[in-house]
Amino acid sequence: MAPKWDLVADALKKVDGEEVLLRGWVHWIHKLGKKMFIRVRDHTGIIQAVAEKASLSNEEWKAVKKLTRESSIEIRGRVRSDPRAPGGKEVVATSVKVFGYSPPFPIWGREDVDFLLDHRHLWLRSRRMTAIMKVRETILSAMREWLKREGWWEVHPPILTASAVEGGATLFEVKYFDKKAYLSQSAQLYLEALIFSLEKVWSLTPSFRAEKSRTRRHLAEYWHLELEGAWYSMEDMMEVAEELVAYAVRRAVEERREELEFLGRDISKLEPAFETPYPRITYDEAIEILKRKGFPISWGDNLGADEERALTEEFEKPFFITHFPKKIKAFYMKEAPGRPEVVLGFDLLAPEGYGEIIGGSEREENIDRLLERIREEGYDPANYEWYLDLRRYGSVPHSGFGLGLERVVMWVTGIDHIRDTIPFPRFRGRIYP
RNA sequence: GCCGGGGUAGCUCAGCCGGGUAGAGCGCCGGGCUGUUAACCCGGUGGUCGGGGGUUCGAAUCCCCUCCCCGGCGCCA
Repeated sequence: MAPKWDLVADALKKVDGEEVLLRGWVHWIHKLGKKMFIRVRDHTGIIQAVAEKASLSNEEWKAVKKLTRESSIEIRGRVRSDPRAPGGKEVVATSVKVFGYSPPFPIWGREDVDFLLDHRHLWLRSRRMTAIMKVRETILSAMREWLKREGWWEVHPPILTASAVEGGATLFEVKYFDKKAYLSQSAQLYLEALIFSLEKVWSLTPSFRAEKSRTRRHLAEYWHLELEGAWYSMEDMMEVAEELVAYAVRRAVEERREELEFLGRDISKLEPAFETPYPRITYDEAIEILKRKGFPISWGDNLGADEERALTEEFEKPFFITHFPKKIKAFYMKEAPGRPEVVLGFDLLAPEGYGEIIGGSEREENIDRLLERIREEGYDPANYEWYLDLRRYGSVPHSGFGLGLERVVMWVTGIDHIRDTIPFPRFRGRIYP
């Protein structure tokens, strides 16, 4: 169904004299005696309308004079080119209808972070948040399209779960009838069950981490895009990861150039990511690079934020780090053949300091070694009985990864905090609005 | 959880060190203006100084406790 009124983007394309009917919100207003400039916003853009006392009925002029920012209105008028108008075109109003007046809008652009988070429901109307949400949608659509085209089945694992995939300290506990349950931290184990029928599966689910983390890269609730593929080796899965990311970034730049430019993104820094393959280094090599750069790090240490940032400076496109020490990675990762101290795990790091956007691995498919790892981590094998069954009934080599959608959006938009990649961020205990 | 910064008008902040009647800009309200781009001009409006306790003749200011926010670290996607 086509709308029965004109969109701002279409109005801006019309020639002088054409009539338009606009619906939207007052983005900004200038009152000037017997003339008013009203910038009208809809989801496609902003256009300036001019309302003059002489061209409107008395009632309409009275109604227009009371307009405030964020009032909702309908304006009928004619398009006119004028170099003084933002964008070069404006609409001369012939009639104006007010749907809803707005009390003084509490936001006009210089508020601090806390105030904007408390007024998130209103701040979402800003051009900045609108631009980011559009980029986010484009990235996700592109990924979904790519996955469909490449033959991956989208599946829907549960959010309410009985036990942890990774450490239990960061679980959100909820009441589940007369039992306790937890909000999912990862769909991985469920995806592993689904590969035995669908082979190539993926899901998009919210994942929850109850960490009181104080970084600009963590959310308590984030959108987790996870893949799992039967017969896939780590190397196979890394190719999937880089193709998926490259396609999404390219599409975002092609389709959201205007929004990215509004956000001040240097698009030339994204262009190298269009081309695969992405560089691959091992954890061993990463440690060597860091030692050369003067970091006091030794083999076996986790890569901290400073170290990770330093590594991203070495590359102009995303890059993989592989073969991590077993003791710093999850129990389900498969040992590297001939090197039991490292696992077939990989991270994909975005350049310019953005860091990890994907974590994945080849999974341990041997039930005895898997049981051993579960015990080593101090978990109770009884909680993993159903998961262990997957290794009993026709076990298959397989790999998978998880991608943090907000991490990707943060990198592509070039913004400095993950909270603005999602409309209503949940982090550090914030739950309102 | 740890380290650092902060909380004063609707918003952004100054005032705090060296205690003495609560300030500015913007917003908002009224008036003026036919080309504004964060308009401008004139007039008006505006406060439990985050909360509690203490010191003092007197506390936004000094001391103690506490809550909240921001940045960084750890961990991760």
